[in-house]
Amino acid sequence: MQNTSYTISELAKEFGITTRTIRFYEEKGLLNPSREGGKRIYSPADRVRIRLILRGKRIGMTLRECVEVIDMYDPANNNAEQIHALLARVDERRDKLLQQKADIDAMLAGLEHVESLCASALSAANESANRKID
Amino acid sequence: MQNTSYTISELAKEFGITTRTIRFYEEKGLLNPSREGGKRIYSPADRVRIRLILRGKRIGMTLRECVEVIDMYDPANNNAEQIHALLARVDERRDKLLQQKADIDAMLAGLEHVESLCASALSAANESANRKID
DNA sequence: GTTTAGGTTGACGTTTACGTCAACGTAATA
DNA sequence: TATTACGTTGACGTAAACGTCAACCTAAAC
Repeated sequence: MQNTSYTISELAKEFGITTRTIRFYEEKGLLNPSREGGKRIYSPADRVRIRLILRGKRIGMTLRECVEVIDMYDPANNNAEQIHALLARVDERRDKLLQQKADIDAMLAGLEHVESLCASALSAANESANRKID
Repeated sequence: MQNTSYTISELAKEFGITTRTIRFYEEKGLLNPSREGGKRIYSPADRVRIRLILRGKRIGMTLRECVEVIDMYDPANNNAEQIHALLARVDERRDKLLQQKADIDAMLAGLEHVESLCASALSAANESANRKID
């Protein structure tokens, strides 16, 4: 059983964010660290939550959406009705993620195209330079 | 040669955004429609730009980043130095896009996991219900 | 003992991406 | 001709996600 814990500045440094940001996430209810005296003590679970938050943010999710997704992972769902509601939200989120993947692929294809244009432009310039040298 | 043009409200309706948003994009230099009297007239090229902007936004890009990417598509680059600079930006952007794809895949895997948990929970509930019926 | 390195809570400022009026012009339509 | 639909330019408001002080506490090191 791991009993590691982290200070706020340790996590800030690890994830490349500020302590203000971490406290802000707590204000918004995304984190709920324990206290030792006045100071916040972060558990490995808190650390995972931060990792999930940052992952969500990288793909453009709002903090509210991040909580929504993170909350899906928690098994706080009892009856069948709630589970079906959860499954519906899972489906919605998957649709959005698949749309995003399609957008990314389209953009990657665009970049490929730009690269090939650049390559032609450069080789043309080289040939021209070579003719000057010859 | 297509000579289609669009009014601001046509495009707004087509893309599900407001005219205010389109005008805002112009303010920020993302669009530059021609005018007919006082009124804005949008070309097919403008329409494509809007499509690209919205694609960028869906994957969390800022408007500034959207312009940056859209500008890559324009062949306004002359000398080899500029082309190399462009290629460097292309590489940067691709790295970000690949990171985002990885994030999305990780999140999709998480959703799969949630779904399987839900499935087990539901089948367990069904068995329990069946026992009551039997 | 006091300086230093970390932590705390406000409170206000800032950027982005628009929303929401207001006040006005114009063109077609009843 | 008056209304309706659509367009225009400000100007101000707003939500999200922090940044940036200030003023304070506290434990360890010099």
